[in-house]
Amino acid sequence: MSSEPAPTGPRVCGIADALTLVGDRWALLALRELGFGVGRFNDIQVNTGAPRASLSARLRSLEDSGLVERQRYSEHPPRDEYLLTDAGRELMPVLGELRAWGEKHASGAPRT
Amino acid sequence: MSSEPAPTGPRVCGIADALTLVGDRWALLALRELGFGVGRFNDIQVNTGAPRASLSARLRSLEDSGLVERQRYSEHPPRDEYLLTDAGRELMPVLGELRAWGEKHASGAPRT
DNA sequence: GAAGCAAGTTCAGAATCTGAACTCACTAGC
DNA sequence: GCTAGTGAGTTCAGATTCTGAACTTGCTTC
Repeated sequence: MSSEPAPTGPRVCGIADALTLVGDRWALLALRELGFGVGRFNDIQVNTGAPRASLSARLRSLEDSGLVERQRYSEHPPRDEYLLTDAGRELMPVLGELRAWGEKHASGAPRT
Repeated sequence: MSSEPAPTGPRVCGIADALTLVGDRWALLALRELGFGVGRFNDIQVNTGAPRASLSARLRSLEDSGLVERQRYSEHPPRDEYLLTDAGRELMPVLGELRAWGEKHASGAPRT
């Protein structure tokens, strides 16, 4: 340990960057739904259990980060749905592993 | 979707369970440090940048969840360090993928 | 024109997080 | 013995963030 360059602040690596974008329960659950092909706000909201305001904010920041994009599926009552971008889709394997881990080690965890 | 049993509440799967245990920036960054072999409180605190109180609470809940265990490394000034359990170690591949994803898609993300 | 639906937004109160300072148990130096 | 220093936390007040409930907008159906 004595040969290391003595970091002056928190060490920052890909994990910290990733968490800045998606290190949030509602963000990850929303991405899960999008991965399932569920793209409409109300469906995501019901399936995840996220409060509407939190979900709205989360989706917006995912959109800003380029993980999600909004696509209009109805012109007349102006309705958008959300889709994964490539970057978002590439997160799916991570979610897959997280789910496998959760099913093995965290199933039945006390919930909120 | 019409043949499914119409869930009455939020759909809960391994991901939600996993997030209940580790869906938190400081928890995951602490686990990263433990994976690196850094087990002492102050080192984890400096490397992650987590506030001491948050880190303390996070480590405690990781211990409660069985992902981390505390081991005494000095009797006299009573000092503990933290180690990953098997369940915690099995999360490392997920963190590895998350890091790869973060380096590819989130590096340079606006921080704090 | 009254009612309903989807997708949000607003708001006030509740819950959580944060930094700074303090405690505790010792070891080292004078 | 007394003072300073280290590691591992804890405490606390203030700032930030989250939450649920209600409201809004644009349009369709009865």
